[in-house]
Amino acid sequence: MKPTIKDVAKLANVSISTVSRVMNSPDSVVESKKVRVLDAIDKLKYKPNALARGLIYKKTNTIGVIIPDIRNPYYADIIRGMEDASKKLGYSLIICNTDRDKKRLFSYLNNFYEKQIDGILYTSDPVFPDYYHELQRLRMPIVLVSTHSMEYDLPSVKINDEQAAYDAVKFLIDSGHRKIGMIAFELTDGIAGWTRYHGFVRALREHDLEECKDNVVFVEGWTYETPDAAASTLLSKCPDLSAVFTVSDELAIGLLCYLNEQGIKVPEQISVIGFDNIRLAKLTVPKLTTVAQPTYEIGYRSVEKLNAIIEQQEDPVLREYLPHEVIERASTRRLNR
Amino acid sequence: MKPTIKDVAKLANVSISTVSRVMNSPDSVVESKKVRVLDAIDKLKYKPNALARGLIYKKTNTIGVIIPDIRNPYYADIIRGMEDASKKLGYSLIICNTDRDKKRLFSYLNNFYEKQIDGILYTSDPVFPDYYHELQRLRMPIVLVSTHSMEYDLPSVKINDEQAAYDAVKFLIDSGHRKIGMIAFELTDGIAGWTRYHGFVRALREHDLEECKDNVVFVEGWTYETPDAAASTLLSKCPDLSAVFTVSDELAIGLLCYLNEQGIKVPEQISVIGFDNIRLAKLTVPKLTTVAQPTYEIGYRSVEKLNAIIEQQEDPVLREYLPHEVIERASTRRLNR
DNA sequence: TACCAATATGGTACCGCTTACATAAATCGG
DNA sequence: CCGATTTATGTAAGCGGTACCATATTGGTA
Repeated sequence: MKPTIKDVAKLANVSISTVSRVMNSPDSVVESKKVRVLDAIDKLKYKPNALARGLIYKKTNTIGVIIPDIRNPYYADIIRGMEDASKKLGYSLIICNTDRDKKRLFSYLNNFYEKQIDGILYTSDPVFPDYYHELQRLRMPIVLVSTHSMEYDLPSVKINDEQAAYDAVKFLIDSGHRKIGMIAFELTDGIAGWTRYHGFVRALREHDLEECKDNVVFVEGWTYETPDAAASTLLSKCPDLSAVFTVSDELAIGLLCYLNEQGIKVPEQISVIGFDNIRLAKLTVPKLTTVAQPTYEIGYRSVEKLNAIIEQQEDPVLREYLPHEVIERASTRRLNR
Repeated sequence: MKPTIKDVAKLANVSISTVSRVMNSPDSVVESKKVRVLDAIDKLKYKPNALARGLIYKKTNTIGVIIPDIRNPYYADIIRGMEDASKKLGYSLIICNTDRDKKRLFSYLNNFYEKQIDGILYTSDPVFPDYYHELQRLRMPIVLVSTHSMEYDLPSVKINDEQAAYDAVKFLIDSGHRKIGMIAFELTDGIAGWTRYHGFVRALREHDLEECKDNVVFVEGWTYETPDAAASTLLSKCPDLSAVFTVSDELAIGLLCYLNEQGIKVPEQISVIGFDNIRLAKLTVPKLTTVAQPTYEIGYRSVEKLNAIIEQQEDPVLREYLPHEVIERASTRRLNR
């Protein structure tokens, strides 16, 4: 049986409140007793029971993280950032993978509530009305990570997806490309779908390339198993593309794979730019040009933000946007000069 | 404030014990009251406090997971397997990333202890003596995942790494390769280093190819940033290799990248076989031949095993080995016939 | 209708800890 | 050296539940 505060008190021959004081306000207990208590704690290897403490303080120092698909390497650095910030602020993370299944999500939220978690980090997915109402019902502090909500006043941290997509496409245009295609997420995806497509179109329009705006194939959700299919559809629809903007690195890698099988050279015949800058992007053949999200920072910042809310420090900015960056590698070619 | 059992009791006009009974042994309470209680629960959206329950039951239905490097895609499916099994058995997972830092590890173990976690899943890393003693001290059920210990009697689930490496190399040999190299983890890594190198050597010896056994470059830990360096060292040391066995898919992808830069064709000039079968292995250029670990099953099984230990169901097999499989894709060539 | 067994319900101690309150010990000036 | 004030320690209530035990209620039988 694990030693309790009683065992320590008995061994040190003091009352349990004295033991408690030694741990929480050591200055208020006289030196001689403090030593005895500390000795006993050490001898018994006593550690306070976080359940009992949590019951009193109404704080568990635990944060629940909702992730739609943990297999997506995009989350790796987000989680690391969250981890590091949590460690700094004294939280642990409960990470839950929903597979984008509403039942699973709700069951996890329920579990969070019962476990008296201090706050929720909700990543990537849009906040649908029923999700929102459930969240409201639970009244738990929440921060949206790599997603946000325009309908509801929920705090969030992410990049500016529209601008990032714009910058990616503008990079291609500035490199001299005029026949540009896109592999996009469905428009119903308000976070990474509609916004990135919108950025694509805006860049085209501003450079009088509006005829390209239908060179798009939409993939459903984050379907991963068939990126070749998307690539093949796009290429047969628009055979004369000189560059493709792909809305995730994983899709870009699928495209690279498909082009290679078709004997189409990258970047000589077609340039490819991805999105996310996952760890493997620098090891593809050829190395992938992409727009980098500050994933680690997004994770880190989201925990800080959640903490501020938990501690009731009024946070000035509701929706935060972190800077992105185009990383040029070898999968894109500059046609001019 | 969250509603408590008292609020429910008051609203339903019964005692708290009756409410408790409705939740735990509903048959023992008369229909009319049960309905009233259920109504009150519903009206107040009451959910029992898991902290209070945990205090009594001495069970939190929470499992702590220790992962050395969450960025490694190898863990993605392990975690999914763990998740699914946890869901089935009613646990939640607290996932912690140690970055292979002893201080972090110990701090997490400590946190697990305080949070009264039911058991630990310890992945990948060897169990050093001081780790073992710490684990002993904490007396928490533990299962080693993708690692095991010959010194200590700790339950584990993993593949047979020696045999898997043997099979990978034998696959190359059976394909007609005679000049085989290896990119290995250091021998001090008793799990994925020494064993896989041993499997490599055994395959060579059994096929009279012992002269190849020095065609090896060892990479330190899971260093990821410089797989090109390892590739370059190996190739300059042994320029006439026809096949390379690489001890992880990420290293294989790095090798692919390096060979491409050098203008060396895969698999025409050099065949490459990886290890792990991560999700991206089927999207490399060319698609990667590799030995597949049943990662999802390893994760799933490890939770089942841990649960058996927690529930004191004596588990017959201490060290479990799950089957692996060579997956032939396009990065290897058959020289014979 | 009275009596007893079976069943339903309420009261309460307790899980491990914190904290307000009461009490005992220590400190101090006059 | 004593009474007042400060400081240290113990006692007990309570956080939100469960479970044991003791009543209260019910129902069947004589």
